[in-house]
Amino acid sequence: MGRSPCCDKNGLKKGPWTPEEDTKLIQYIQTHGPGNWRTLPKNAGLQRCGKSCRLRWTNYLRPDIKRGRFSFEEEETIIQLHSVLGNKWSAIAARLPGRTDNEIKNYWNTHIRKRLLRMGIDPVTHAPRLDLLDLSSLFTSPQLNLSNLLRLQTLLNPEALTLALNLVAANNGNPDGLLQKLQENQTLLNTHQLQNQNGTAFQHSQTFANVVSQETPSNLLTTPSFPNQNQCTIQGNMGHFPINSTDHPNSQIFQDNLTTTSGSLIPTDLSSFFYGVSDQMKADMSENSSFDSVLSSPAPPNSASTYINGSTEDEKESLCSSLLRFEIPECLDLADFM
DNA sequence: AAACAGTGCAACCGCTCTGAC
DNA sequence: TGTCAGAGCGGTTGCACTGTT
Repeated sequence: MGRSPCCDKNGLKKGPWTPEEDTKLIQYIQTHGPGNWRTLPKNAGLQRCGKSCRLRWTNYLRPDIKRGRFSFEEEETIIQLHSVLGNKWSAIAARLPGRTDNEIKNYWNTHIRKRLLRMGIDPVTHAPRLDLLDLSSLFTSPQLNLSNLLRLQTLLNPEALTLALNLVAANNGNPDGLLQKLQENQTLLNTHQLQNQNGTAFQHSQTFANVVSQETPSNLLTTPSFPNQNQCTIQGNMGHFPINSTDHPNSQIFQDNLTTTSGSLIPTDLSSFFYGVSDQMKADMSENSSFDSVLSSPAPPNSASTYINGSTEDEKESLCSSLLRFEIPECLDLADFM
């Protein structure tokens, strides 16, 4: 305490940087290199404090800074890393080339955090929070369909899900159909789990997808034909989704839908699968399946990631719900990320 | 067209932590 | 061991832009 400020504030300029100031700073650093921030402003002829110069350089002027909107892949990475690292923005930024900690922090606070809250997910713990979930948005969403409700099945407690389904069904003039189908589906999964405890997530995925495809041809989740199941690895599977297996009735279903074959975690939900497959598989799936319909928008068949980058906020929101369903593999040393 | 509200983002502030000396 | 500069962080502010009334 009582430390002197990094610079004498008297007479120093604050606020937005002018192009002239930027030019001076860039030219000085190109000549002398970054560092010595306390003396840099004077030597560079800038009426700024050293800290301001450092922040301007590191957050904006550095030549390797990537400008523009975050891609879906970047957003995915941020969410997954945040679930592990918390608000360690610099650690997250270190894994996103061209992005700064400040930029990521701002993006988190202005976009991702709000989206998670709308989805009923606590942005701090990444756990589902029923009190945060805006159920009304479910009913007005154009993405209201069985596949999305099936995702909710693993997120919400049974009472909340039943309430939501009743409201949805009433809204659709079909009080029983959806709920009945979901209940059947849950029973089916439980049965399948008992019959095939050594089964693979891939098999579960097929079962899950078949149920959906029978019910909703318009939102068909055709099971992709995977030439090699060993390719099913999760990209950046360091995220976690805390579920207490002892008190959450759906948690076993969820956990059973993740299989640790070869140490890999495989989410059952096909949109989660989408993140865990190779580019070749994405291409195969695009050709052979109806992922486009899941995403509720026309999509170029040749590039899933390009398509996602062009998706709407609602679509990102939907996909994020799957994105968060990861667990930390035991083999992962978190110290590597700290 | 104007006023207002909401949003996004660059930038700042105050503080802590870390490593060099 | 204490001091200092640099780095990092959470929180916040100010302003430009956009959408709504």
